[in-house]
Amino acid sequence: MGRKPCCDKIGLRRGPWSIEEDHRLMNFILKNGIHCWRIVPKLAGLLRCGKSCRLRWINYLRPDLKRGGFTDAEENRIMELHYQLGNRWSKIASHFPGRTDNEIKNHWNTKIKKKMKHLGLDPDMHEPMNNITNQSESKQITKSNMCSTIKGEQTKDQRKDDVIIETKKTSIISKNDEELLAKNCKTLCAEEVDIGFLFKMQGNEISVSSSSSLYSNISRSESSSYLAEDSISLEQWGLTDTTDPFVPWDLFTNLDDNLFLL
DNA sequence: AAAGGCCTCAACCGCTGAAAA
DNA sequence: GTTTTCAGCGGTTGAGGCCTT
Repeated sequence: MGRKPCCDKIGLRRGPWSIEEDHRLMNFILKNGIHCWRIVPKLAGLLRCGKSCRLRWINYLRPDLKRGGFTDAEENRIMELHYQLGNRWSKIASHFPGRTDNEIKNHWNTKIKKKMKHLGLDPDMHEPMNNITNQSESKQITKSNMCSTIKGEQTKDQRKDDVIIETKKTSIISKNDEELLAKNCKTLCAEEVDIGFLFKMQGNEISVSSSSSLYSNISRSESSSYLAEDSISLEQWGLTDTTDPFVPWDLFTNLDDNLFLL
């Protein structure tokens, strides 16, 4: 009854992948495509479980992976999508061709979250943290600082500086006035594009889609999985404008081909 | 130059819904 | 309808590199 077990973990390798393992997996998928991850490691001659192979392919070996840091536009888009979708990293990643959910999740946890916290915003709720007013005695946010920070233009001095939240209506957020802070945030967002998604909008001053036009050039194919019928060719594995594999492919071609025979 | 702390990110873990038997 | 296994997802970990003192 039921299916056969994926793999027994006894005798399987764990930890970082070697170049040889990468090449074995690549060779196999390029030749055969992916039909069932369970049998991939066996047929490819790998001492890994199918799950591990899948992860390695998706997060590292896929030919269309876009390497390198995130652009400001990408960061803004991530924040916008996180506001809309929450921690649904795969859904968010589906809006970024060549980016993986793992990559976006890591970037969120290591960079964007900190940025937002520094600005006194709750990264989970996308709204000012409750205790921001307590911090406001020593930390105040200027509108210009806030926007430039979101866009990654923050200077070292700015990070150290006290900040002032300044709006049309009030020059400084008063202590214990969270309602005013929230209101000011809305106004601020309406004036400064791209960060509207940072805050939960209860009114209709600004819609989340207001900043979407910035990213209209970002398109995406429907499926992020790669099957044999996806027409992967060896040419796709070469370096292109958008592909910058971490491991130079020369490294593979210089190795003894016999090593990788299936 | 060395030590300790911090940061990044690849990889693993555990859960869930879907599908096979 | 039930059981079992799968692929996929999000959370977490830890090795290694970087930075600061």
